[in-house]
Amino acid sequence: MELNERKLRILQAVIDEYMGTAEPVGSRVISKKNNLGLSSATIRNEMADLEEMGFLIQPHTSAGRIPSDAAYRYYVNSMMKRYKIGVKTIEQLQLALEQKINQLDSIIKKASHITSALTDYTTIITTPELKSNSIKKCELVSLSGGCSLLIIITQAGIVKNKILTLSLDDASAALLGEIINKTLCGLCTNDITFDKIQSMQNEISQRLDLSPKALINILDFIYEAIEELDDTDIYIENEKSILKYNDIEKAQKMFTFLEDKKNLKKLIKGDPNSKVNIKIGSENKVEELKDCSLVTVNYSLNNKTAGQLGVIGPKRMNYAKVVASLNCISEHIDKILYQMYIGESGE
Amino acid sequence: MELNERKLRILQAVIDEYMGTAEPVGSRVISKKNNLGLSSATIRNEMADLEEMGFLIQPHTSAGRIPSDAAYRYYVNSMMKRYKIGVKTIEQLQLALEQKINQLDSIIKKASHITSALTDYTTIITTPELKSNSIKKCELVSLSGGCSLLIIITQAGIVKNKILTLSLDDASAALLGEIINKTLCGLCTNDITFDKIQSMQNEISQRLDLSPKALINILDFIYEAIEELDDTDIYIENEKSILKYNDIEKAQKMFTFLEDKKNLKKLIKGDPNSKVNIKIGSENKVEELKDCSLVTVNYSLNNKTAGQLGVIGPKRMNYAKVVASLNCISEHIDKILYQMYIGESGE
DNA sequence: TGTTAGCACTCAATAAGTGTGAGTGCTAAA
DNA sequence: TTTAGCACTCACACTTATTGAGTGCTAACA
Repeated sequence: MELNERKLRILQAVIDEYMGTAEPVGSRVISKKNNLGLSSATIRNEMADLEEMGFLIQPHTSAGRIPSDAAYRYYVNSMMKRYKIGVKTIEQLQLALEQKINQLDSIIKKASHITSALTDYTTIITTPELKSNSIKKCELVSLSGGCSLLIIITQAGIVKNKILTLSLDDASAALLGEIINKTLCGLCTNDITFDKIQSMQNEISQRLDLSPKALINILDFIYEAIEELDDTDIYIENEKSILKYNDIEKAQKMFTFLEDKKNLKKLIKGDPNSKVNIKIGSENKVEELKDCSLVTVNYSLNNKTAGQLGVIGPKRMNYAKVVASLNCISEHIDKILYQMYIGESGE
Repeated sequence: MELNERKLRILQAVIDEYMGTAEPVGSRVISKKNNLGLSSATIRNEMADLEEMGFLIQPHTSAGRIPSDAAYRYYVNSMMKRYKIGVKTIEQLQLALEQKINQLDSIIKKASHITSALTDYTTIITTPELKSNSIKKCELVSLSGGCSLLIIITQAGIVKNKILTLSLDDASAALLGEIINKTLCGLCTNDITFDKIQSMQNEISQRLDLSPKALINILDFIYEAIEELDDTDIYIENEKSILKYNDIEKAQKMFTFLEDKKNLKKLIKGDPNSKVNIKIGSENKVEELKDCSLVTVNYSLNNKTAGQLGVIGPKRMNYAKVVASLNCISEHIDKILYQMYIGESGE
């Protein structure tokens, strides 16, 4: 059987109605609200067909029908109209994002906040995975309490600081810092191998009086810090919106699910080749998301995927609006990241 | 009427039972479970008295009774027995906390995590308010994209980095950094007035070619950074536990309430003179907490209150256990903070 | 005089029965 | 092909017992 024009319009009407009301939709409502010029009986026949084809589901005999996962998929693929975000909204979010233009995690948090405000669904965002953080400066400072502080600054202004339990006087700390800086400054994090770190060994042992064990510790520590520099964070906002479309038990399971950040990071990474990824209901392999939809976008730096921004909501969410919002915000992130990392080189 | 020995034991029994079951407690249960050697009728009489005295509440005529806020208050003040935390648990948390001994916010997050695991209630914790952060080093680094990065390091290893939208070449950045460092190094944050910052003005304008406006901006910016160094953060963990003792609507209100971090910071600051603070039900002035209890402890550095750790749970929570857990964890925090900030000066 | 067995009473919670109405599928006529 | 009409279904809301945990009161008892 074919999805002819009429069936399509009816399917569209059912989806629209269900998105608004979250109640099963009957043939009478479709016949009245949409001037298709058809009686409820005709629509009833068509809806029976649509059910047979797997696009509609009847919760029970005397109820209306709700869209199936397949219907949403069809809708998203072929029927969805472009949603236009209001000029005012765009201006507002532009303003909000550009206020904090210089602090990476502030931008990411802000972006998440805006997304959650715009969609009113749970928002997930990762900090960018910058595989090539260029190191601007390294420094070692001696602290009270027998500790030293290693600071690594990247070209783009990301600061990694990590405390080493090693007692050094100010002079030794400065000296060691100088050696580290000399060795690593200007390099990209993904070019720094452990061999590179180890190449400092000789110079350090010549110029500083350290036990072999302490030396190894220091080298390991530096390597760790460099690796951690590439770590991404993940932020979740507006978890409470889950309560709007789930009962307590399901909500609890969702909350528990959202605690596993590692898993979430994996999950939110959709297909890196398509900007937007939509997973509807059982398309999510994870049990906890079986009756949710996950919409994510990749934001990028220099045309390479850098991180993800996404939204978890009910299957009956307004996909058009969510996709438009995510696109809009990710584009802004792209712009800001470009400014931060590539800079206005032209000027 | 007096709260004689027998009434006391009955009240205790009701509270105990209710803490376990969360169901109104009847006279029969008390008479059977606790071998007071009294019939249910006698207990009934006593319970009627206790209700009259305001310690028990009857939800409806044919129901058992539940403890009132006053009962919990009486219990907490006079009846609560010391809860002993298992040696194993203590060992475990000691281990967990000391793993991350050197990164301030890691410790605070870890402490929050442990508290939530131990009590299974929503945990709130603030980072310490260190009114006297001694500045170890200041630095200014030029970045790509027309920005500069100000880094301030304290004696204890707290790093504050803040990006300034001012384009400087490496040399100027280093020079400006040097001036800032010379002026502020060794000072305590609360000794730094704006006058102090302004005292750099002359030297900066002499040695660097900056517009007057840019100069003012820089000074403001530095002052801001210093002020922010004293800012405290607040972390919330295990919000989902709210769903265990609240219906969806109340839970939603609670979630919204917990979003206002500023308000929360104020709220969690109990009496600084007593280590533990317990607010039961309507003792909380805030509407949203009217049927919760908030238990907080002050943790301290050098015998001065530095921050708070607290738990929000149902009024029927196990106060003894919560207080013991909070005490235990805060003592560990105290120890670690001491090591970090005062150091093993004796050695 | 305090304690307790006994009994009538209360009332939330549960179960069982009963409409109601929104919705259906099918049929037959337009 | 469409649609009016009709019998049918079934969740939901409503009403009406039924149950049982708990009470307060009274009178008898130690």
